[in-house]
Amino acid sequence: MSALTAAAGDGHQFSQRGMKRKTEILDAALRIIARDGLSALTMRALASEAGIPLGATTYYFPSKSALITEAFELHAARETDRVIAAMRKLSPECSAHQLADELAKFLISGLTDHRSQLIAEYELLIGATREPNLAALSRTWQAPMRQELSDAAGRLGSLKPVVDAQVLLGLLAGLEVDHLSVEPSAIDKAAIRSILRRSVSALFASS
Amino acid sequence: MSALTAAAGDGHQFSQRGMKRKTEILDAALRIIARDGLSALTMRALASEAGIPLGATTYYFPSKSALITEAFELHAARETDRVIAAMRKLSPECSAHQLADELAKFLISGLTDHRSQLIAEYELLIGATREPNLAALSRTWQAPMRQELSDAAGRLGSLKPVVDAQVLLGLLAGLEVDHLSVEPSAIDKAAIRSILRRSVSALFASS
DNA sequence: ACCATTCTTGTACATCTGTACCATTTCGGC
DNA sequence: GCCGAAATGGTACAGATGTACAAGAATGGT
Repeated sequence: MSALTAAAGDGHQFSQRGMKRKTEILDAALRIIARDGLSALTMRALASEAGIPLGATTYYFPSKSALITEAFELHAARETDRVIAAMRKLSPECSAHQLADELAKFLISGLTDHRSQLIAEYELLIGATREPNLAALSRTWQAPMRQELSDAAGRLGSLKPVVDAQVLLGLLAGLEVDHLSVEPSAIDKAAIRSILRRSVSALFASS
Repeated sequence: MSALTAAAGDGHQFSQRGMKRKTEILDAALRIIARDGLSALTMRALASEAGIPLGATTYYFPSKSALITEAFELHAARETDRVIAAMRKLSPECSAHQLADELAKFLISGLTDHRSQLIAEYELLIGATREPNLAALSRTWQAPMRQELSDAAGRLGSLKPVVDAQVLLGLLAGLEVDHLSVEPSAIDKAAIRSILRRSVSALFASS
């Protein structure tokens, strides 16, 4: 047992090697979720994907619920980095028009190139609705992006950068959701660009 | 068999009484989904909720997949009516400010009073991502609302009513999604109103 | 070399799930 | 009242799933 090492008291303590293996398993889990959906993530499918016996999964994760939580945490951390990097790239000094097009590019890229991953994210978000520990995580999910967008809005001369960032983030999420069930080839990219340009210019023209 | 009655050829043909029973079962299914989520919808839970034996479920629905599809169709039809009614109510002659507040009211109502139902809708939407027959349905889901919003925007003097309606619908969906994992009591209603007012006024001021 | 700890692996179990099957009952037109 | 069709109810089954468990192998510090 070796007391008072893990606060949550929910399992073993792993050494370097163990942690590496654990991360490999989490990667395999994320791969399955991204490829075939959350419902395809069974312990056996996970063991097969990770190339380990079934027993190993129960050694590293006390329950499937814990596995999903940890996988979500890992994914959230990575995704946050990706998003921030994307926002930073366009930040320096761009026009409202450029901002709109960059947002459109980011959105379209997600809808086409990372489609199944995007779907999986929303699957997890919905799942978070019924698991409190996930809910807390998903609530802080967009905070960094919100900050970055708010900064960008401020540089563009927005008088209400925080609200404008919320508007744009909300709009992005909504457009994503609206296009989730549209096959990639049928996505009207011009319409998306048009919508974002219209929104961005409307917001920043009225400040 | 009695040929050429059902085009899809996927089951029996039901008479009035049968159709009524079928609808009752579908209602029970929707109740389960709304209360405990899509994953809680098992044939046994359905039979129990509807107060029928297990065998009856397989008599009325050739497969669980068909059940979900029909349940989704039923829900979509009802929801469309509800949405249109809500939009019509505010339509006659209202200011941009009023439109924004009505949209906020609609949104907040969904997030608080019909929360689990809203979550279930997004669960089905995600599910539709991986079932083609559902995808087609969910694609036409918002068409009526889009039309209503577009009309309202036109009356308000928008020069691009179609695009503006898309923007507002996208924003609504995004705000919904962003708040799915927020417990109802923690929802910042003032912020939502503020965001919608800002968006509506920005859109219609720049036309 | 020894040993406690960490890790691995195979198997077993109780439960749940979708669906098939079939005998029985009820219904609606004649 | 009669009969074919519609509807009902109970049960069985094959497969999948999360988890428990125990015996063995590897590891690293002393």
